Amino acid sequence: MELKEGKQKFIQSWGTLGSHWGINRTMAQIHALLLISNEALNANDIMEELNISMGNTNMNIRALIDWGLVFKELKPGERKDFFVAEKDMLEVVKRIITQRKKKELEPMLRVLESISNVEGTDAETEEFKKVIKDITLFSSKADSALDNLIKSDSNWFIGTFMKMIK
Amino acid sequence: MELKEGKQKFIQSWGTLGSHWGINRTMAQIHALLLISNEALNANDIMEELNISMGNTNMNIRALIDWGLVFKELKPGERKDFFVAEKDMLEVVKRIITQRKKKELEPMLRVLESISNVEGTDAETEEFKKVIKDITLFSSKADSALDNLIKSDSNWFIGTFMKMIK
DNA sequence: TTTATTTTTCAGTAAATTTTGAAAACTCGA
DNA sequence: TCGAGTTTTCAAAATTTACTGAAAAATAAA
Repeated sequence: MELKEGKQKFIQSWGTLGSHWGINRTMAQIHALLLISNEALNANDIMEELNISMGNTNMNIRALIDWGLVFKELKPGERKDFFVAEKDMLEVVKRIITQRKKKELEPMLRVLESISNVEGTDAETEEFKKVIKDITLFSSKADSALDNLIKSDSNWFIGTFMKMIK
Repeated sequence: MELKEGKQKFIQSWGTLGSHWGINRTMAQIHALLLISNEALNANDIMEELNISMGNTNMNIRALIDWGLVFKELKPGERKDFFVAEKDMLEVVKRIITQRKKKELEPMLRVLESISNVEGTDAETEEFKKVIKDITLFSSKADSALDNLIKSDSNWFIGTFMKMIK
């Protein structure tokens, strides 16, 4: 297979995958393009390579920087900003978990807390309380496990990971 | 807080959470409604409770059944189908992982495989091959770990989980 | 300063996804 | 077999989400 065709396929797939992980398609495609590039690219390069507008390019690069998946690289003597991707997959996963934990799990835990004290002792209320308690317990555990994962270094993770897969 | 208000908040939040996990909002709301119900509900109950159309209700119930998150329950002497939710959170998570693995991870692995043999020995091609190899390794490990997780029983999972969170 | 270049913003448009509603297809008791 | 009740389908409409393009703001060399 030609490099060009391979790159296109990868960018396309990474875009699709990303769109299921809270990263929109263009954002993931920009990340893919930077991942497989052996040098930093500027906004213009990205725009032309992916056939998207400057506005779209800019907004998604900034989102990627927010997520910690892309870094700005200033080249001496160059006016434009250049960008490189986080290439360590474990780090990529950790960044995504951090964002999603903050945007999804934590708000859910707050809601669960707020609704845990409904009034009543009838069967319907009891069932409700039971479900909320179960979910809260499960979510809290998940929250702690993810905290540890995020803080862990690669070795700890790989170790635990390897044990999990036996 | 009143039970009714608590239920509404929960359904709303579960809907939002679900929409980030490949489950659309309505689908997640139906699951939420069934989760906190102490008895099986029929399509009409769900439709009225969530203020959605019969078509929408039907399509999403069927999607939930496909995902293994809801089960049909036939009541003797009743003409209508009744539905109950999977209430074991670990099982819920496992079902979601199963679906997402099939729909996301496995296609990605196939693409990675297909593009792993690009031609060329220049720096750009080498970088591309390196990134693809890294991602393939990581994805394969994730795939195995998830397989084990899906097959595992609650005890195994909780055990490993507890070790992870120390 | 001034001016050329680059980045950011955002209202309007376009694309993708979800929902409706009505008709068709089932199902089962009589 | 009929027909009332129930479920399914799917084209069109509504809603949500993403993208563009052009103007404004920021940046830095002259």
